Amino acid sequence: MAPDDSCDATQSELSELSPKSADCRRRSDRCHRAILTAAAELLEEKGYGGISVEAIAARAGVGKQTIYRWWPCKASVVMEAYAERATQNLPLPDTGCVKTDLGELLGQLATVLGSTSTGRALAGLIAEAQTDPHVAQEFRNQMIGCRRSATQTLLQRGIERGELRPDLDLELAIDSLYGPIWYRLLLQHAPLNREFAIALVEQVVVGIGS
Amino acid sequence: MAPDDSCDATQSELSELSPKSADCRRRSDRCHRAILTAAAELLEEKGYGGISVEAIAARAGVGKQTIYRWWPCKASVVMEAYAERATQNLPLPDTGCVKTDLGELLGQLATVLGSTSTGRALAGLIAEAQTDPHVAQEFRNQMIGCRRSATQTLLQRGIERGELRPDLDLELAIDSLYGPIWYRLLLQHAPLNREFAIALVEQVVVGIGS
Amino acid sequence: MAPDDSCDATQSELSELSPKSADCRRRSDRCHRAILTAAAELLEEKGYGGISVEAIAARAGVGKQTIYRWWPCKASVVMEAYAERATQNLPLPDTGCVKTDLGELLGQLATVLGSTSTGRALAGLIAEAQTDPHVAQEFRNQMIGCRRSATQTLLQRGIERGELRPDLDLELAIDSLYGPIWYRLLLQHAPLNREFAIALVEQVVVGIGS
Amino acid sequence: MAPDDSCDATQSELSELSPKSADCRRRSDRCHRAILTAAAELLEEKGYGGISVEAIAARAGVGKQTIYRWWPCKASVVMEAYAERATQNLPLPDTGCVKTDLGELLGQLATVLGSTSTGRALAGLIAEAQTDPHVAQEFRNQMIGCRRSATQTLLQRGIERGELRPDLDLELAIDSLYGPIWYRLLLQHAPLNREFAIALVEQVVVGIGS
DNA sequence: CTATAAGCGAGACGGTACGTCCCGTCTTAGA
DNA sequence: TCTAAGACGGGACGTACCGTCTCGCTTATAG
Repeated sequence: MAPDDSCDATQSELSELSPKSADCRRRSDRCHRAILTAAAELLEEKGYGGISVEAIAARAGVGKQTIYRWWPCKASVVMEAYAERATQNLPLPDTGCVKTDLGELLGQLATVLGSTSTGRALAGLIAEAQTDPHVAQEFRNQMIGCRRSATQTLLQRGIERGELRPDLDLELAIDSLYGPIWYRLLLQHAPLNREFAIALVEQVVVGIGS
Repeated sequence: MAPDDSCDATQSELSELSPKSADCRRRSDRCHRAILTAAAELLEEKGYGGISVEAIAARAGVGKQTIYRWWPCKASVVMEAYAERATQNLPLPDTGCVKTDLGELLGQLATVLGSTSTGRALAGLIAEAQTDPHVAQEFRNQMIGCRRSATQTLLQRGIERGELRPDLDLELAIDSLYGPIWYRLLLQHAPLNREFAIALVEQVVVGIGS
Repeated sequence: MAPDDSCDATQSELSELSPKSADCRRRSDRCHRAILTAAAELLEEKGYGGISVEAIAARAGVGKQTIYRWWPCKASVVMEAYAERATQNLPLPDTGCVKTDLGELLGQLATVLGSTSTGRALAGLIAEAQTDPHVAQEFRNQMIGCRRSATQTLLQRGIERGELRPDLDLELAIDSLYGPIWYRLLLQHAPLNREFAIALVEQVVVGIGS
Repeated sequence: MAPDDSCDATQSELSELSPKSADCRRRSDRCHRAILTAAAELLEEKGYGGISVEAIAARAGVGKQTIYRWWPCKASVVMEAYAERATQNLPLPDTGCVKTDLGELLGQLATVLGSTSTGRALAGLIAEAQTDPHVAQEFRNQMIGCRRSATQTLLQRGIERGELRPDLDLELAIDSLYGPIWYRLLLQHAPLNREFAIALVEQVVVGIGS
């Protein structure tokens, strides 16, 4: 979650087309990296609740102000630290079978979330989001949106192929697929892994009715 | 909440052995009530993040230590304050139609969670549970367990009546029903209400496949 | 320092003339002793500042109320625990030489106060007396008064024998003898022992002038 | 008080080695002053026992941490607040008569200590010193040391002039002069004023012997 | 020879203050 | 000019004891 102009910044950085030396802001890449690395390390070590902005700054060898200059709060830093790894290797399979495709997409997510550190970090972010609507918004943008639209694509392909009902309520279907995964992450009442995701997909597609 | 349980347990255990061994000066019902009431009021007014143990104590006219004597943390107090209202009027309908029954059960939950104050309070508790495993455990016990077993009952009736597949994975089915509801509560990307719950039940039963 | 009627109680107990069975109060000697012993032990172990009424009660196996029933505060208990040992073996020598007599009296005090535990306990009581005038009063009565009057006796004998000036300001003389001893106890800037007391007496008698 | 000393010490030590190593964002003079003023005011109003670190912070309009950052405890703050006024106008008279000189020095002290507020404040510090050796050390340094060395100077002059015995035990003589004054401050068994101090000096010089 | 009122242990209670942690802002010296 | 370092006002934390209170048990007179 970048400060305010996150989207723009990301876009321009990604595009790399216009070096735009005219931009007089000179965010130090070194310290940007150091902060994100420190945040990720501390999360690994202490878990989301156990870290503070102060600790991140100390670990990164950076002044606290340098963090507050670019991010509004702890959650934002953590979010940025995890955004890439949570979404970068997002598969968009196209095997011709909607169950397989969805299984791959959800299975990858369940695997990532089930692996302790990333999962706990994202759970911590959702926790923070309950208090801070700004965090909630960013979380939906960064962590949720891309997967939901990917899923929507898969579902639409399924409809087109006749595998899925044409009158499908897409939003509802997507909630049915992701809800149980986050539910297990947050409640921890049962394991969260690829097998669960695949079984879930199967059930959602065929229904529980006889 | 643990306090009560433990007290009762101790009492009954002792009474089996030596009815005379008295806990003299046992917990004051007056202040127990006052604390829970204060907690509930403050929650209503400020939301979960806006209250502190100090504020609860002040509102209840109670020493802080009296809270810490009986509850390990803020979350526990709030949980006890909400446990009753969250679960007491838990319906266990038996209309002969599994969809109707589930719709009733989940519809009531969605309505409660969708109504701002209780929903936000429980979301706050889940947030706390991400940090404190003790809170997580209690939350599962108090808030989750009873609904899941009620649901299990309904599903088994449905299987017996032939409405549902006999080889159903009950745990998975229950996660499919509750996951999306909590997901919407926590992510707030879409409204959470009775209509959503009923549509969800319908979809889970018939599946999304064609 | 007994509760309120300390003097009366002490007197009647000491006089032992009227068993007065009419007094329906039945203070348990066992717990009275246990409390004083516990207080003395804890003082030895932790020092005056490190103990609490709660700790004394726990060590003595006694309810807190039982302490507050008979003493108004921690200081009173400690004072009673030390009153005897601080004053019981108070010598009243009469060698015919006022320097020797005073040296004996003050030397014994300096020795007692210089021995860590008792000295620190009494220093703790003086500290408490700075806050609580009731403690101050009792301390003067129990710890200070008897020594001052003993000293007065010795000084008067000295005057009668012509060893001391007949126009002596007794109060001032007594302050000159005891002041430096308590001063060293409380400030701890120099050792407090019998040698110091004896040198002090010598100097006070002959003066520092040439 | 330690804070200052330590800072200065650190500074000078560092400066000897590397003049450039800066403590950036050093201690705020404004709040340093505000805290000492607040402490002094509260002392005046409530007495030593009646004030708390919390109250000092509130009065000074300062966070509690800002106090704990620079002083280890309440006693240290109070000590610094009084150190100046207790020692700044320390007279070092030189009239040619040791009795007059000592009378002036001790008379001024007795007057200050006898005037309620300062005396009670210092008595409170001595009380605290009985519990906390660090406070004791500082008290000796700040409050006791300078007077003792001033007195030593006067006594040595007296010896040189032949007014006092050449074999005088200086330490003992100083204890004889100050002991009775602090004794009266702490025990409060008799008034503490200039007259007492002067009579004391007279007696210490000529002795009580005939 | 009760019975009854006290003393008693235990410890809950309303409070006060403690000393710590971290927040997010502000200030400063030095690169 | 920007950054590291970290001081600042503030708020909540969880703990320690204070002195008071209530409870049921025990016990030694008083009736």
